[in-house]
Amino acid sequence: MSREPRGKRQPYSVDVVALTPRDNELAVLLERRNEGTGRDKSVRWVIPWTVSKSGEGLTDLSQRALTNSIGPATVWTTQVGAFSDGPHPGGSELSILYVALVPMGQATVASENFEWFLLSELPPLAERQSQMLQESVAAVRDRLDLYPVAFKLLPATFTLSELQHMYELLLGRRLHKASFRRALTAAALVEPTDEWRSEGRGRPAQLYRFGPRKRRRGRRGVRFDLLG
Amino acid sequence: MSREPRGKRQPYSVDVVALTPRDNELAVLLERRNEGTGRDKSVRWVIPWTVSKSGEGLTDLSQRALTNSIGPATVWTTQVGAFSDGPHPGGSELSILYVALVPMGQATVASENFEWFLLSELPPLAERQSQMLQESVAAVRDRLDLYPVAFKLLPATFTLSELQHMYELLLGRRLHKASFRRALTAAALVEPTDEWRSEGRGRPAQLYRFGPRKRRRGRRGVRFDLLG
DNA sequence: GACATTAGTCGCATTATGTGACTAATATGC
DNA sequence: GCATATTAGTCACATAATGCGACTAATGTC
Repeated sequence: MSREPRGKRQPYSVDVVALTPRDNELAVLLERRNEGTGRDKSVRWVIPWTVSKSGEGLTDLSQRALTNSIGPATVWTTQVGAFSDGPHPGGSELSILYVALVPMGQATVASENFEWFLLSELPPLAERQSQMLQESVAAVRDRLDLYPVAFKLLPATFTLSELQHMYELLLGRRLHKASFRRALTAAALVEPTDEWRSEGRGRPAQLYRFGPRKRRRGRRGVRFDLLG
Repeated sequence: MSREPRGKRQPYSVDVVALTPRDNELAVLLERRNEGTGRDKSVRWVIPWTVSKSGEGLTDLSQRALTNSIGPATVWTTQVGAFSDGPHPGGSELSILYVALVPMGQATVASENFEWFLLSELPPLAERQSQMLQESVAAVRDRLDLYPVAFKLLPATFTLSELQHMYELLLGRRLHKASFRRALTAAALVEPTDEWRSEGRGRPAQLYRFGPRKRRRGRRGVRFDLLG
């Protein structure tokens, strides 16, 4: 993470909100910033960011921010937007925000300066940081039925119950098992592996992988009912 | 529109793609840039933009770009994202892109430097410009059933046939009249006025206005079928 | 007044969805 | 072993949503 001297005003930074499932909730990766010295010492938490070095593209910058914070990993990343409200810890006028989806179980940290926080147990954040985190989660939820975000938060193979729980986590409501599976097979989104997982008690579950097969796109009418 | 000297490298600009319906298609507002002099004179078309003057917010900047190009008007505007690929006519590293939806019949120009082009009759555009235009249209289409974008492209009052044609334009496919209206009334999205419009031949149509009434949100299952 | 044209509605067949109850396969306690 | 708890996975049926052709209504044109 770049530690620019405070006086230098950067034109823009690339900030990355990394999200991962944890304890049936979402967790976000934050960076520790030590403020002041001696008796005035305090700790502040911020969203990891980078600042342009040369003519790097935005994607490169977001990748660098990721590597610096969670370590080397390949995770799905997408741009959320640009934010200018409030001050930025790096002094940048503009934050270009990316959200990264880290699969369950891969939520590492690159150094002890980074820590994962459940969304329900967040430390206080500055204005822009708070806004960006909120928009990131909203962006993920809004794209739920347009991009396979739930699959990006799961390991390569998973049980159908795990998949359903991920959707329930993201939607914030319970789903009916039979309906969920019927819709899933109708869409030909997953394919079974020949592996099974026995998770303590209960019947073992078959493992599936994400594998959308070609299917005729639904030529359906317009949905007005979720229009805001 | 700011005409910075070419040597000065701006950190970022705010670019605005203004869209309006026209001839059963979408049209975009472009700005004429005269290149070279004398025998080498040529014309290039670019997406209108502004550059930060002081501590203006992004929204202010997009409004200024709009006023400069289509003139004073209040239109629905939303951010699309940040783009860094390819050069920018104003020399900015970064373009923060907004898309503005101009209602049918309000597609004015602030000066003769601006002109509306049908998407099917576009002049050649530079790389970043072309990419931004494509993303703008995609953003509008993707948000079709999340935001009332079709209504933002219509006058305050409209006939149900006009509304249907707008949806057909944005979706790129035909819809069935009865199904469209049934879904519309089920969602309680429009309310009738007491006005009627007689458009030459055929039965006069009743005018409606956008007026979403409170309705219980559909607690429906997940849709996997439009997942990309 | 016949006809073309656009608005608006109805009814019904088909498809999609909500939901409870069922079977299957494992672990645990006795 | 056997009853019971627990999780996976499926079925069947009632209800709701959707596709779609055919209908009526109101206007202009010839």
